[in-house]
Amino acid sequence: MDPHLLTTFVTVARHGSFSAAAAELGYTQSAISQQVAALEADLGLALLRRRPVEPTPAGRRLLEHAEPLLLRLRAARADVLRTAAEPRHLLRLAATPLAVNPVVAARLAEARARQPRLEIRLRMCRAERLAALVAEGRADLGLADGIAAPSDPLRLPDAGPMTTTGVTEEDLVVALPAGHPLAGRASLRLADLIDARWLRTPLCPPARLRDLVGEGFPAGLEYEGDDVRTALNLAAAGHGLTLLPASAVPAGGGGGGGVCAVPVAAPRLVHRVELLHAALPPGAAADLVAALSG
Amino acid sequence: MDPHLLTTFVTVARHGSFSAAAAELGYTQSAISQQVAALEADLGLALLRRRPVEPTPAGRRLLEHAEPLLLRLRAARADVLRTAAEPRHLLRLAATPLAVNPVVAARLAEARARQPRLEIRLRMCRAERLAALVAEGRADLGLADGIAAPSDPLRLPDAGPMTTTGVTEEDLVVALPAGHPLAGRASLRLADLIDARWLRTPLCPPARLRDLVGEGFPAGLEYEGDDVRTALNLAAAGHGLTLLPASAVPAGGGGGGGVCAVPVAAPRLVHRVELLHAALPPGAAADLVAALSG
DNA sequence: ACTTACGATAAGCAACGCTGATGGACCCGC
DNA sequence: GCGGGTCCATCAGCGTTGCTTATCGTAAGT
Repeated sequence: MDPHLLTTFVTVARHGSFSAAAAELGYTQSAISQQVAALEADLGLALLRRRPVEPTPAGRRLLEHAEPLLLRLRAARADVLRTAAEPRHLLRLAATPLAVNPVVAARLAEARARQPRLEIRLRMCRAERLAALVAEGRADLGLADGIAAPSDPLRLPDAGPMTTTGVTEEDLVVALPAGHPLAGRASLRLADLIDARWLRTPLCPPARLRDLVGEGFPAGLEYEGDDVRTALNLAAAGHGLTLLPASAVPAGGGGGGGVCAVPVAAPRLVHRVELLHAALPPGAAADLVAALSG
Repeated sequence: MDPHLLTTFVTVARHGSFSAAAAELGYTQSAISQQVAALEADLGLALLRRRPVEPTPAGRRLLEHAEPLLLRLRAARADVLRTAAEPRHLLRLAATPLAVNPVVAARLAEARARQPRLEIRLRMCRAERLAALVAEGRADLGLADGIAAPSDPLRLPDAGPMTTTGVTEEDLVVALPAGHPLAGRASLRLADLIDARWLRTPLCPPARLRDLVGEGFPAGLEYEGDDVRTALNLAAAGHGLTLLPASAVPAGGGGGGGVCAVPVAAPRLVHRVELLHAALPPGAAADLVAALSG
């Protein structure tokens, strides 16, 4: 169970090809073959069926373990190295698209006002990658957004010992086209929308949506981008509904396109932003954490 | 960050000696020295201060990561091997001392009545080791007990993907000596007992106790064993109080010794038993899980 | 100051793990 | 049906790694 062999194995499984994995990892095909054989010999069972190359049941099981395991390994390495790193004046921030709401942006500004030398690089990524980025030290601080019950923590992938702090919670609204039968309502229940068509977009992860409104919502339009205005335009045009934090939808029904934001009354849900970071190394980061935590 | 080197490192740190670690691992002292040097070279920083041998700050950080990392590695290995293992008629059960309460014992009996060929080996261990035992496949099922808020899960060490199910919840009582001023009460609040002397015993883990009644409880008697009657006898003799599930204290004030069980009214706490298991391999285990889950 | 204990270092050697070449199985087009 | 191409397995060759044995340097105890 050498991590080296494990990496090779997941790469082979991902590509479905020994040769392709060899090319990616910079080995010869022969080496890859031997490494996989070594791993199989070590465990005493076949992990891959050949031609076509696909994991056996045992292999599939191992794949489930391997990815988080390798992540934790990289995270541990990064964490140890962090203890020896000198303080940086550059803070690398990673955030999911909806995490930088007005409150967060304002608090960031306050922190920068207090520390003029502080430089910030903000990078966007999906929620699944965020924890990994922070754990591996490729970002110093992470801002994740998601939908949860009030004062419940978000369910982020576990990538080792990390601190998470709630930053903001705000109302969750459904973005409806102006002409929608429910558009005028003061609030609505998700249960009223079981049959509705939903936008599939990373702004509101389909997996979470499925948890909330049930399995069989009809396939609508899929938007793979991050832009809220695009999503709102799509919603306004009737391509599907979407859940957003109240602050993301312009007030007053929105000028041209016309979407209407109706708060979700039941189940009781909020849009939550959380700050996550590993052991705080430098002084500047600690101050920023304090500022963001409010 | 080879796990091999990691193992060596934690062994050296545990023994505080290269030679002792070499003896335990079956290497020469020279090999150990080279392995530690290799790990330090890989990370580019010193992990151990020599003579006396003790971890540097970075080394301490790595130690925190290494143990759970190695555990997960063993767990992954065990889990993969389990997929290929043939069903056993012997089920290895691991439990913390207070986990096998009357309800659990009864449900175990029901399951055995349904499956006469089922053989069970029950082994006791501390809560900290339980998750590791199950994850590594050295036990098929684990029964953990602990104190939690009603319907809150226990906080068990994370050892990879495992299923945990609540089994029972029952009232939590304080075992008081019969002559104690609060002994007659129908219920009490933990806050009333901040100044009390508590037994330190694995039956009620001191760490948890500290969370509940605060830091500075005076050092009383420490009982390292598992036996409830011994603990009750100690409590009756005034060596200190202890928290137990109601079913562990004989009703009616207890004949000879005389302990009095007073339920804890605030904070709202229960004694909870949880069942934990990895991917369910054989048919017999699945049935037992169903039986225990009630 | 001598002794002892312990970790670091050097030299030697076996084993591991890579490359490059070759072989066998399967797929595809003709 | 046949030949070429693709892909993985296997083999031989070889450099590197990582162990052992032996020796040295050094700190602590007497």
